[in-house]
Amino acid sequence: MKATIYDVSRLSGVSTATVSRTFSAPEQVREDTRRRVYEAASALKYTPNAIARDMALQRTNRIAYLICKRQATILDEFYAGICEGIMRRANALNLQLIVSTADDWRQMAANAQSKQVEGVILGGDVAPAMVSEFQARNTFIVLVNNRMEGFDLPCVVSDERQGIRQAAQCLAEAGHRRIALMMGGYSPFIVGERYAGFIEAMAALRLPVTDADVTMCDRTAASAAESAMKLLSGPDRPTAVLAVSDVVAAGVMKAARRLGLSVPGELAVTGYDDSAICTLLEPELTSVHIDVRRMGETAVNLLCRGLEGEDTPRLTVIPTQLTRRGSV
Amino acid sequence: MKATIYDVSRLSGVSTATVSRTFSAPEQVREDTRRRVYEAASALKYTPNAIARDMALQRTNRIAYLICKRQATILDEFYAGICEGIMRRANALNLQLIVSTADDWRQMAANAQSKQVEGVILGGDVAPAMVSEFQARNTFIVLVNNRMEGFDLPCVVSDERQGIRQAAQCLAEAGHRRIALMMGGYSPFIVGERYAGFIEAMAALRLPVTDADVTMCDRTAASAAESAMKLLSGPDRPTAVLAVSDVVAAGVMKAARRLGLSVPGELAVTGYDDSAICTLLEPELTSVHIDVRRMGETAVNLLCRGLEGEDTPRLTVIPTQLTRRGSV
DNA sequence: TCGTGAAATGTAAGCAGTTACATTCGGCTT
DNA sequence: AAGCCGAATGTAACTGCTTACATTTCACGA
Repeated sequence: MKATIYDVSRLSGVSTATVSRTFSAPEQVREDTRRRVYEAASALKYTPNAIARDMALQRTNRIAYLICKRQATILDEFYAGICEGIMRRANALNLQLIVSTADDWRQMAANAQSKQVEGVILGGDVAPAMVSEFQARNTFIVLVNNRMEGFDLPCVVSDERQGIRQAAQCLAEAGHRRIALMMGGYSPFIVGERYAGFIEAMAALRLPVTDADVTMCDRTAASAAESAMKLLSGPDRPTAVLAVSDVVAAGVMKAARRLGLSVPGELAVTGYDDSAICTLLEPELTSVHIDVRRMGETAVNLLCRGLEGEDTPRLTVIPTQLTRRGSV
Repeated sequence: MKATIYDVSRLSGVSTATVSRTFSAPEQVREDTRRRVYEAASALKYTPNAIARDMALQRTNRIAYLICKRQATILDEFYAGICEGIMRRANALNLQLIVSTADDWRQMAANAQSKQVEGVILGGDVAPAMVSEFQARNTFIVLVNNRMEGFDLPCVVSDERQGIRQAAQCLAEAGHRRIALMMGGYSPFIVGERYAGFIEAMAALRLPVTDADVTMCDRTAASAAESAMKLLSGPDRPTAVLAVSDVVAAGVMKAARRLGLSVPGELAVTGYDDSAICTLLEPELTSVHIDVRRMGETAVNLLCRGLEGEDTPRLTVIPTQLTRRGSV
């Protein structure tokens, strides 16, 4: 039923090659010929068949973004932000974007091998086996928000150490000496960077760090509030909490309210991610802004360069920025 | 470089037809033949080329989700939730999912015509021209979170009237007579439903509605807070606000705090969407839960049925549910 | 008018599978 | 041993486009 290039060729009286060129390289076709082709095409409601084109060219202009997380994938504001960046950049470059979860990775690896998908961006907690599989199939991959030892691939991460430092500095400037660190559960790489960043920053500020002041909790407000209750109810409590997640910070603020501690008066709090909730809380939350969109865009750029065979940097670090609000 | 079915055919000593069958209909191939083919295939690291298969079969098992919004697309928790649902269901059905924005729709329509994309789910504020274009190209589409007059296509919406009614009832049960409605800016269809739902619910509850108590504002906490300040600072103020968005509700709570009104003591507030922020606010926000995930899943189901040529209901309404927390 | 070279167009061989139809195989009955 | 039949396999046409290479067209100068 569908019109093909042959139908257009017949109706317009030119060869299929010319029809093809009219659509994919019009400058090679003489003006009047071109017009005849267009007329025939619109009479037949012809549209080039993208699948056939992919087949002939052996390329699809299609990339994939795999979010490797157990729970909320795209619902996680962070990964959604990266996705938004990827999407915008992909659109700009005329790339189709397939979004999926890690469950799907074997399937995706197969698709990648047959170049139905040209390259893959992996976000989150990636298993080494997954990376190996893609590499075994000669698929170009870019890691976002993660780094992996022993693999030679481009990574895009935000500058976790800088972010932590900015938060710590902000608290120190406000006169706090006793600063606690509360981290939500993230991938080992992220947690490691953040912890290291904290130690570094505190040393630079000549402030003490005690193990009791470093807490890990789940990434829910309830869990964070619970941990914070313990941390803050002692007689000798920290005067500031550097929460490495806005949700955790919200939990800390809840605990503070329950304990009758005013924020920022009696307790200062900083968050991390600068997510939508920061301006909804009372007081509004000072938080470390991560340019997630740029992370996504950068990942696409790297992927493209890699696909073109160009050299790409192994590591791209996106700077963070502190957004000051009322919680310090 | 890449191994093809011919290479496997040669190495295993069977015809290409048998190789093809071994991969797409193994039960038609005798056990020992099958094994020989598998061996040859793994020796050559052969994987079927999905593009060629798509071409031969004229089908791709690929669908698209187009988010038609100006600003934050996938960053909007609501559309992200729908996306999550679509993604899960698509994975389960072995469909590839392309995610894009409305900017891309002409391109997508062309892809759809050549069946590179088999069907499309449109979310958000869809222009009639867009729908016409897809229909003109014989593409099956499903609308999610929207309905359009004059077009014959399946729609998935949440039961806005029910949601508003649940919120209004909850407030009425708590003894409130003077209930104000605050709506964020959404598509005409949604706003219409919500307003109608409010009028209905208030009538059923035999409560008065005055124009002064119905407010439209932007979907930001700041804008909502500003509107709420006006609404609540008069001497004869409403005792409850039915906010049709959690962000708006957060704005209302901010205004209440500024005015020294305690929530829920002096002012009750309900939100809408039951988003992640509900449990972060103080007090936690009573909100109408929309099963966005199910909306997404349903959209995929409808799309599939439609693609199979089966009849699909024009309208699927997903029920809402009130989640009671501390703000009433 | 003819020759020349660049530009425009045509011919046909891919791209990598699927599958209708034809053929062969192998076990069973007579 | 011949005949038969269904299962297994093979042959080759087909999907719709691109493009290397061959051929034609055309403008321009000699």
